[in-house]
Amino acid sequence: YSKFNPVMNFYRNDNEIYTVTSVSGHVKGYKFPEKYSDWANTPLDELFDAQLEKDILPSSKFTATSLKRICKDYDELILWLDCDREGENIAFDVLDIIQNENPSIDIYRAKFSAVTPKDVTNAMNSLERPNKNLSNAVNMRQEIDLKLGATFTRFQTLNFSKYSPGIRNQVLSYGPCQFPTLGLVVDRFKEINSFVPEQFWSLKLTKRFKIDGKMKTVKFHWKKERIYDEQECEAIFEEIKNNKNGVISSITKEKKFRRRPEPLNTIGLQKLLSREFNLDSKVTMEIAEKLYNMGYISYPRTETTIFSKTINLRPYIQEQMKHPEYSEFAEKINSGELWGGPVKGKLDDKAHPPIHPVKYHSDDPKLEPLHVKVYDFIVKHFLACVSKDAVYNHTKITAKFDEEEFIASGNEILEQNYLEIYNPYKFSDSMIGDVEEGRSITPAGLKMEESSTQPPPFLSESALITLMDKHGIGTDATIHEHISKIQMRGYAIKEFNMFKPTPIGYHLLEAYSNFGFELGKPEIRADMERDMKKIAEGEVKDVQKIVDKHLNKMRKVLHEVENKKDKMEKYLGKHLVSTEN
DNA sequence: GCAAGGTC
Repeated sequence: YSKFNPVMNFYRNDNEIYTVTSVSGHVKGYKFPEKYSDWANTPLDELFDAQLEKDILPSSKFTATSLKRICKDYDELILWLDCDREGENIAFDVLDIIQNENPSIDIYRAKFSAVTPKDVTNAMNSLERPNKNLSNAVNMRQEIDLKLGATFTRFQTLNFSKYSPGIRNQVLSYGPCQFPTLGLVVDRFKEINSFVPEQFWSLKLTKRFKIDGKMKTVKFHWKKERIYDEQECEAIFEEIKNNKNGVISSITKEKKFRRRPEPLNTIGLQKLLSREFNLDSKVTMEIAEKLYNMGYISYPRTETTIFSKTINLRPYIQEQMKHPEYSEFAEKINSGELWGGPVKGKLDDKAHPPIHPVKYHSDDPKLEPLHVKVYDFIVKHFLACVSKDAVYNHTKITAKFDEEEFIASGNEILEQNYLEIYNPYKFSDSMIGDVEEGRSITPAGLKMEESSTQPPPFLSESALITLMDKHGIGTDATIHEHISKIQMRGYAIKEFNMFKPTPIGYHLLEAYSNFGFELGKPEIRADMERDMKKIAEGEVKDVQKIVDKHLNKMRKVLHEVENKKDKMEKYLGKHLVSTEN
C-alpha cells in the first residue's frame, strides 16, 4: 500500500511468522479542526483553547493503511523506532493505529543505538515497553508550537503584512525556532551598528637572521600586544630604540600533536561544507540525503560524534581502497600503519552513528560533480578521524630589551599522518629555524603601529549554526530549515555568506522588544525544553498543566500586543514603507 | 495562508 514502506515476512518455523515493515517519520500530527480555518473571523483566544485533533498526516496516508491491514492476526508488536524522544512519539503513532485494529496485541519496544548484529540481537533479547513520558514530551512541543505558530502568525500577518515588501499579504510567520534564529542575526547586526572603534598602538619587531646558511625574516610580536595610550607607547618605543641590551633570552622547542578530527555529525558537516565550499546548509542536506538514499553514506541526520564499540569500521575503510585518490591512505590505515582509532567526541543521540561513508560510488553516472565533492569530503574526514594525529615541533623565540619582551613562534610538521589527505584548517609549516640563545640583537626593525578595534563580522552560516546549536534552537534535522525559513519569509538575507536582517525582519522584532517582549531571544524555547525534559523523565505527570502554563504565558503577551497594536503599527509605519495606497 | 519535528 505504501511504496516506500515494503512489508516482508520471515518464517522462523512452522508456526512463527515475523512481519516487518516501516514508517517514514511521524505518521500522525496535530491539526486545528476545520471551524478554526477562517483567519479573519476566528478570535485568536479561541485558537489557544481549541481541542486539537491528532490525525493521520496526508503524507503518511498509505503507510497508515498498510499498518491497519497487516496487523490483524498477530500476537505481538515490537516497535523498532529511533531511540530518542521523537522516535518514541512515532512509536505511539504506530501503536495507536495498530491497537485500534487489534486491541489484544501485546506491545514491546526494542532499544538499540546502532544497526549492528550485536545491538539488534541484544535489543531483541531484552525487549522493553514503550515509554509514554518520552512521547508526552513531544506531544507538549507539538501542541505549543502549533498554537503559538498559528496565533502569532495570524496576528502579525493580519495587522502588519502591508509592511512586508514585494508581495502584498505575504505571510509574516512566527515560530519558536524561526524567531530566535532571526534574533541571532538581528543581535549581531545591532552589535556591528553600535560598535565604537577604539584606537590602540602596538610594537612590531622584524629581524633577519642567518638560519641554516640562509637569511630569513622573523616577525616578533610584543608580549603586551597593545596599549590604548599613544604617548605611553611612544615612550616605550623610544626607550627600546636606544636600548643596547637586546638579547635572545630564550628558545624553546616543544613536540606537539595536531589532533585528528572528531567523527562527523550533521552540524559538523554543515559547518565544514559551508566554510570549505560555501555550500548552503540546505543544499548540503539535500545532497547528503541523496547520498544516503543511494546507499553511499550512513544516515545524515545525527547528533552523535562517537563511534560505538559495536560498530565494525574495517569494511568501510576497506571499501575506500577502491577510491582512486584515497586508496593508498586507506590501505595504510587498514594495514595498521596509520591506524589511530576514532577520536571520541562528546555527543551521542543513542539513535544514529556519526556520518561515515558506506560504499565507494564507483563513478555512478547518477552522481553530479557536487555530490562527488561532498562524498569525497565525508570520506576524507572519516579516514582522517580513524588515522593518527599529526606531530610537529613548536618553536618559540623570545627577544628581550630589559623589561619588554617580543615573541616569535613557528611550527615544523614532523609527521603528516591525517594531514596527508585532510586539512580543512590549512595547518602548515611556518618554520622559524634555530637562533642562538643569548645572542644580542639591536632594535633595528622596530616599528610602532596604530590600529583600531574592529566590529565583529556579520554572521556566516557556519557561525549561525554554531550559535543555534549552543542555544538549543532546532535540531540537527531542522537547523537548516529555520535558516532557510527566515530568508523565505523575507526576514533576513544572505549575501556572500553573511546574514543580515531585512527592514521588516529587524523592525518586527524591535516592535515587540519596545514593549519588553523579547520574542527573538532563545529563552522562551529553552524554558519549554526544560519542562519537556521533566516530562520525558517522568518527573512531572500532569502534561496538560505544563502545556497550559506555557500557552497562558504567551496568551498574555498576545493580549498585550493586541492592545498595543496601534502603537506597534505607528512604530512600523515610521520605519517601513507600506504597500497600501 | 500558521509551527517544528520526523522522513522519501
